[in-house]
Amino acid sequence: MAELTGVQKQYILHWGEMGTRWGINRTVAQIHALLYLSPKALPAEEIAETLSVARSNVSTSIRELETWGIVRAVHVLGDRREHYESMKDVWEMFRLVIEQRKRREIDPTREVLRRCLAELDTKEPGAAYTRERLESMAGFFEAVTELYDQMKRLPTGTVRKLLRMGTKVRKKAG
Amino acid sequence: MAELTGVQKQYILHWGEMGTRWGINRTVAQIHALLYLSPKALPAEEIAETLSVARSNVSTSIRELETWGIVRAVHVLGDRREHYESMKDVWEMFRLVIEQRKRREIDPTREVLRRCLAELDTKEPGAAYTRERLESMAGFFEAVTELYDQMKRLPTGTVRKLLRMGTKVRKKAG
DNA sequence: CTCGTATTTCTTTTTATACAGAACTGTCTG
DNA sequence: CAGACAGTTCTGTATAAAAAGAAATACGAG
Repeated sequence: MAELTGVQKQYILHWGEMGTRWGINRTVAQIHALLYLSPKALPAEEIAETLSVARSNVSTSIRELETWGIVRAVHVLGDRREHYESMKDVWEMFRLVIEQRKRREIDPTREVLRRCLAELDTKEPGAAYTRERLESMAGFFEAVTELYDQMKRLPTGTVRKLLRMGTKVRKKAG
Repeated sequence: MAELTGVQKQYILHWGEMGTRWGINRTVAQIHALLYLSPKALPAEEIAETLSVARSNVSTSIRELETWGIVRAVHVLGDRREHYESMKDVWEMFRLVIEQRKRREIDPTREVLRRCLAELDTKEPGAAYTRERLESMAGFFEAVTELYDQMKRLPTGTVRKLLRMGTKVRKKAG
């Protein structure tokens, strides 16, 4: 894995680019891409070399990936260093990321909306209109949360199956 | 609208913060929040004053919001200036944003994955494993696209209804 | 046609973030 | 327990994005 093939390079660079667009650090995303493609766990040193980034940078990025729960450290016999490997189940990976982004972004937004609605004074100018708008927005976020909860309840793999079923039905009907 | 109430300020600030986390410029998001709460269309000047940002900054941000299709200019009789208003249908708003982010981010990723798989040389080291990983990832993105297309086909409001139905069923069962 | 006002574009400044490198801490080995 | 090595944390610097302000352009009204 020390030397990247053209295809691997392409994938890693693109993934890094995509990361930045979604508020994820480029290096973090690149490291994830590298580990995802790697058949074996890699030590920090090798990651740094392969991607030409500072060792310290790898350390913090790995920690970030660990908090997402999509990368973990494993030990290799006869090697003192930690080796890192990515989760390989793509669906589970995205599920984890979505779950946490929901916790960090959707939930606090619901909270703010609720507080706004509670604090909204009938006497302040345009209160009725503001309430209307805030309630629409709150309704949307509640619905999204509802959808998320329902999906979460389904056993692993079911979403995947449902999706495939839908595809078939559509093809048949079309 | 020149003077913001406490609740309005809270909402606008929070929305700005959320924007940054999703790769959307803070000012752009704040302007959107302001227009969303405003019962009437606002001229750029007033937006700049209310949010304490430079007039030029408003101009570029508005343009960005216009390209997303969630803000548009309207004309007010007896006023030469453009007035800007936000779409108020939250569902439609997010639909538009998701549609475009899909075009800008998901579709190009699918393209890269496809190209990677096409270019992947059987002779290069670890080709089989790389193919496996790339195919899993590609499969996921194809499925997401499929899901998106199916949702798009449903008439407006149906998703909303489906979601509400799901909620009721769950409550009954629980 | 000219002046005043609105808007966009360009340039500069500011700010936030990412990153490298050094310093530090902990841990295993002989 | 000393030295080597792995890993983390801290600090300064570079870079890129955002925002302000100036300049340029467009647009109408008189």
